[in-house]
Amino acid sequence: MNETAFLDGYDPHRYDRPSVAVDLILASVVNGRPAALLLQRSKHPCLATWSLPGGFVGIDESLDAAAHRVLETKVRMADAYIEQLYTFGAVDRDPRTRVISVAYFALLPPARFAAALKAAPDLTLAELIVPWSGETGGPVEARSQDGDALPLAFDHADMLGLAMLRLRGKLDYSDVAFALLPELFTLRALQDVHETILGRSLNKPAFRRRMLAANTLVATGERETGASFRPAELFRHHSTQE
Amino acid sequence: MNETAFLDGYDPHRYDRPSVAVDLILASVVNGRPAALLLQRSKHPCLATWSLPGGFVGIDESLDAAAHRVLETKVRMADAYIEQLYTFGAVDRDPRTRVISVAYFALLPPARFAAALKAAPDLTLAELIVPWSGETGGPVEARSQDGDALPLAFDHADMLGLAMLRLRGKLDYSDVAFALLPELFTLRALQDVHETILGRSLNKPAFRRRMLAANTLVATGERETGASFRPAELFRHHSTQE
DNA sequence: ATTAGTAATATGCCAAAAGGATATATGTCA
DNA sequence: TGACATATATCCTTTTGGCATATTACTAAT
Repeated sequence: MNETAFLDGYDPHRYDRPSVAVDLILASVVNGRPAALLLQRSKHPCLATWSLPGGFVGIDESLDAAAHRVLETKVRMADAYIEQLYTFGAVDRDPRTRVISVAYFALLPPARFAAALKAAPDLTLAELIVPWSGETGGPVEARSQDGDALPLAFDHADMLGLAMLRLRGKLDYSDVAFALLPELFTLRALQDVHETILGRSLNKPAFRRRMLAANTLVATGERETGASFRPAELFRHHSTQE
Repeated sequence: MNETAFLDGYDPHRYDRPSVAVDLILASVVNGRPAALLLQRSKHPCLATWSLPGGFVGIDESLDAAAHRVLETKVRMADAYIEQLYTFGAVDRDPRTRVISVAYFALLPPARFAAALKAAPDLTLAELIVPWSGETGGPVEARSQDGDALPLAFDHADMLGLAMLRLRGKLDYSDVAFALLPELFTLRALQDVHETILGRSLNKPAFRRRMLAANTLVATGERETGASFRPAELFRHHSTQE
């Protein structure tokens, strides 16, 4: 029996199959820093480290459906901008058993982020420290609001790092920035989101021009309130789906 | 028992687990058209339709390793530029049983493409027809060299379409174009690859300027042979990994 | 040999886009 | 009413890309 015949006759049911899970990167921009929601593990392995909310994929459940189920049950959130990121399949990424994990990321405006923290009290708000610049990529570090390091479980530092890299790459040709903002926002807030994701500051007039030229912002005529100086105009986003 | 406790107590071994496979998109540019290598299925389901080379992921094998194994055993090729594309997990994508497939794509220069066709005679060269423009995305169609339609198995038309979309997106900030060219190539050949992937023609002087300005091409001083007119200079690519 | 033909290569010009500095406008608050 | 802070507008410079055209280098035929 040659190799081809062997592979053609391969019956997956006769062999062990890996478990398949989804992990959710719940990302936002809080106080001018990238942030994510984490859970502290209460069991071995990686006891007491922080991990992404996740769950196993049911046999009659699509990957996307599994990601949405985790969003609903573990984060108690109806829906969000959600997108598949990458599939992590190293043999030893989970010391217990073979688990292949499909990472998804969801982008949330700060208000929904805060609501999730209230609805699911076991969630922790983590600031993400991105120790690389540009399109280098690599793992990121997580810190609590108090500045304490939050060690990450499994390969979740890589997952978060890849999510940050993907966000950077998609920033200027997709709607990801708007998914991180409330319905109404100022141009300054939009620029803050861009600067946070890119990890560098941007020229203000050039940024304004670029955004307004894209024809995806609609001015509301309303202005922000509570500012102790000239309030900025509030804009709304509409995707130009032609 | 509440939902959280249920999920925490979830033991994947007590439940059916999906099979996990990898499928390989072997892409190249042949005669100014995007092309891929396909296998005609000899069994149900999707009997006699064309499919991507693939295989199941072993329990002690990483996803990347499985992709390379398929490349070696089914395409008889030692190595290539290979990259994970996307994971397809619709419940009914395979009518037999639940199979989650991680799609990879490999980029090959035409010469290695031809060598693969010789080494693995069950492979078929298919031209890809991309029926959408820009970054729209969607499935693509496959045709034989004679122009006959090659119906694609499972969701492989979507996989190929996503690969084409990914190639378009990565074209101007990565080395994908060079992975589709031989060691030595002319600027015209490089431009042809770009035009094929983008599906539109490009301005020649502007393209030259852009490529030479990127500082990733090294002129060899040698010239192409066999042309019945002024032969173009041959270049080599070196990635600027700083 | 000479010349036509073809495509590579080089150059110059123009318009559009982007960066950056500065000026002006408009709100809050003392 | 005026100081102040930030939004918004304008100007200028640099860069980038499209496009046209000229020049070069090779083949092939007369």
